Amino acid sequence: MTSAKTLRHFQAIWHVTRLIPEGYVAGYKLVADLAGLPGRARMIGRALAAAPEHEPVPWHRVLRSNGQIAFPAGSEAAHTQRERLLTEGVTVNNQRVNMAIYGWQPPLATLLHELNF
DNA sequence: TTTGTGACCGTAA
DNA sequence: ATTACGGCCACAA
Repeated sequence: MTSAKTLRHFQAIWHVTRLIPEGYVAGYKLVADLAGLPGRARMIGRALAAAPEHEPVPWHRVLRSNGQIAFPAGSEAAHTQRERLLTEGVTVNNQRVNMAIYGWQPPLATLLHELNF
C-alpha cells in the first residue's frame, strides 16, 4: 500500500485542491507548489485519483498548466470533468479552459500560509 | 531488482 | 502553432 510519507503528500494535495473556489481552476504545478512538492506535478494526478469519497475533493478544478483537461479526449473521465466544470460556469472549448479568465490566483495570505512563511 | 508508464512541466527548436 | 527532451517519482508488473 501507500507509505506513510506518500499519504502525507496526498493529504497535502487534497487539502490544497479544496482551496480552489467553485468556478475557478488551477494547474497541476500550482497545486504541487502549494502542497510543498515543487517539481513533482506528476504526483498530483495520482493523489486525486486516490482521493477519499467520503470527504470529497474537487479534482475537476485541476488541469494542465495550459488549461487543457489532462484525460484523453473522448474518455469517460474527460467527459465527467467537462460536465462538472460547465456546471460551475467554467467554459470549456476543445478540452481546454482559458486560464487567463478562470485560472485561480491564490491570495497572498494563502500563499504565505501554505508555504509556511 | 529493474523497467515501463503516466490526470505533468519548462525549455528549446 | 507543434514536437522533442530531460527532469520528476509513485506504482504495478
